[in-house]
Amino acid sequence: MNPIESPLLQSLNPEQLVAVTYPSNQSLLVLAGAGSGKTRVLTSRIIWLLSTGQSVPQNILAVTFTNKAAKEMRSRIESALPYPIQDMWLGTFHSLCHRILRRYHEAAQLQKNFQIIDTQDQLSIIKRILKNSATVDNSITPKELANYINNNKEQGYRSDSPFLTAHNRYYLLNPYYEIYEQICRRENLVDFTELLLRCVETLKNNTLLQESLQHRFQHILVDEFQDTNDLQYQWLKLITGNNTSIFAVGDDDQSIYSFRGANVKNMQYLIRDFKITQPIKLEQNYRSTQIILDAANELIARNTDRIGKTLKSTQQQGELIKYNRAYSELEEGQFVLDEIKSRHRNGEPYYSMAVLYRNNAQSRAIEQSLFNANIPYKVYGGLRFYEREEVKHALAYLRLLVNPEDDHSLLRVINFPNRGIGPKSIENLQTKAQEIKGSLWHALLQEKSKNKNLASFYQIISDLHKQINQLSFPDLINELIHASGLIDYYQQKKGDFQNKIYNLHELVNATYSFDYQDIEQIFSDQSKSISAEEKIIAFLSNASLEAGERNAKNTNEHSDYVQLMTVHSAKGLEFDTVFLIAMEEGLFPSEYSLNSHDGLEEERRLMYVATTRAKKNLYLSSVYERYHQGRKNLALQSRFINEIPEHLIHYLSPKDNTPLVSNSLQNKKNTVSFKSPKDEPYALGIMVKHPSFGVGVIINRQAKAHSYLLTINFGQHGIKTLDSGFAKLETI
DNA sequence: CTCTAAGAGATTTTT
DNA sequence: TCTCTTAGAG
Repeated sequence: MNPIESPLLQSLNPEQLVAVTYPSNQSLLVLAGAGSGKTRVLTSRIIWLLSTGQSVPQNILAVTFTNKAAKEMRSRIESALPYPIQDMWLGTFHSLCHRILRRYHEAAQLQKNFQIIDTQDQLSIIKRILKNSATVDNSITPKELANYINNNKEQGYRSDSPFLTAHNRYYLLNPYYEIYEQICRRENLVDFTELLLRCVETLKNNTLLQESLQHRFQHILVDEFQDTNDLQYQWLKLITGNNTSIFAVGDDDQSIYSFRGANVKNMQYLIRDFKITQPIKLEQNYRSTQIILDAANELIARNTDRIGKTLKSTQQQGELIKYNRAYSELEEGQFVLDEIKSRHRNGEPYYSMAVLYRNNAQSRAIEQSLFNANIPYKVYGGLRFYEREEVKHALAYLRLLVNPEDDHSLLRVINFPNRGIGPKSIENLQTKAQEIKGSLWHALLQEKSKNKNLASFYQIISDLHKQINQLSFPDLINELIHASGLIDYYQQKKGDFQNKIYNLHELVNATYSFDYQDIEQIFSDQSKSISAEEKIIAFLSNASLEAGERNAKNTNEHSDYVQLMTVHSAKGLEFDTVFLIAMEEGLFPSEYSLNSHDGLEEERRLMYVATTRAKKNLYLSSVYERYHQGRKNLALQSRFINEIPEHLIHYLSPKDNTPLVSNSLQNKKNTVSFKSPKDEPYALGIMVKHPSFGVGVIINRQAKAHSYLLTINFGQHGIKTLDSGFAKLETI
């Protein structure tokens, strides 16, 4: 069949068609706007390469950021092709690096049974380091140290890198970075960023390995390219050979992860490094109405650092964006609730409506309203399956079976459940371990004869160890959760721990459904069969790399529910109706971003992402008074509201930005919420005018001898602290 | 060891 | 306000 006549290509628009059928030996960057069929283009490209015989699965590598995206791509491709594609490398950056490290662990200078630690584990190792260090420096928080380590790794810097000295806390922090590296090496542990860094270093040091990968991968496809960090880009360049072409899809306007290292500049570098003459723009949007897109286009056009594109809708003009400014969170909740109810009465299912917010904390008030009104809803966020306490305990036992050097796991479970091994015994063990220059487990082997509690812990682990090859994997885990005492512990502990017990049994179930095909991908030594130990290692790696479903709070057992989530987690999703709440200066844009150009632009991109989630109806909502971090805050409406042209908005409340009075107070005379300026100048909530900052609201006040120290929210000009004695303020 | 009380700190999140 | 951590008492 002529590929051009194939149904695959017929359904593409002209730009998509150009991208999908771009010469297979050239690299390309596709700037795919929101809702422009990005995933479609990516999968179609792969299908096109394969079905026209220009490539075979073996020679293709496709990389995504999330497991969900990888799975989605795999299933779309497989359903379009008559043959399986297990020879194709398709996965997240982390899982692909993991695969390389397992296969070439010797070149990577890792032991075969190395374990992957997640963010939680990393933080607790860091806490242990800080606690054990003689220096008492309270100025270092574990989080700061974790950031220092991760940021440096993302730049490719080890603790001995000369570039590190540029950091202004180098002398304080770096010794701990060094200790952290030693500990990970000794305990055979690899953190998330290490997967990438170690892989990059291994490729750099092993030309043969690098060349063989470069030779294998003739086509590299990258999803969400704007989210790549420096290390990931380095990795891509290392596996790209002279005969490799890159096909990258991304949207600089949707780059919202710079806080975790994503570097949009990689898009420019890609164009430069791979001699891309003309990126292809996908501006046809299949999702939203033109009104919504007009608003999004106008908003994002204010950003200076962008490649630039304008979305066009395939849909009708649609309805105006509705904007409501309420007095309090309570009234905001009521507003959203009323609209949801009325939409639902008119036949719109709950699941097509979403409430989005900048910060998780803002879900509370809305939840309250929905809960009281008995509307089913689901809040996204919270712990994932493999991140839960009880599951992590069980996994720590399992880790110890395959990697006895893992002090971190040993410390987690040696006295959980309680077996009378207190801080003193642990300290003794640590001293012993230092003496023999070995792991805690080795110290335990020597000390167990002197301490019956240590002996009983040893017995549990060694009994389980003996059964690795005797029992089936599920039976082994089942034995583990009982022999460790975990099940008994949660059964006997007062309170309701049924859920934890359930999760432990669920862990046993997970071993049944674990995909053993994946193991073969990792341990590719076809000559022998997979050992029980390898199975465990693969299972544990998978648990870290793919932590499972989020623990969505679901108050009702309905399947039809309103969805509540942050704007970040809504990226990639779409809803008929979107409520974007808490549109206030200081919240959205976040106060942390107000002082920097880049920060503000990222907030604006976030607003762009939020806006383009809506297919048909977009509601914006702000509030005059909101409790935030325990204090009452008075805020102006978000500048982003002002950046949307007025003609696109249907104002449900007065258009001006004046302080509102609560509906409940309006009818009661004498109960005005604020005193008038005459009674008390500079009272909270008063609007003032400043010669250069313009109009603002007083949000905090501190009395001084003859004046006040005022915190004023000037909206566009940010939040300022001024002395009423000096500043030329006019009350209005 | 476990429970309680006081104190500090408080975006966004995937792997 | 709420949540997490730590210190101290029982």
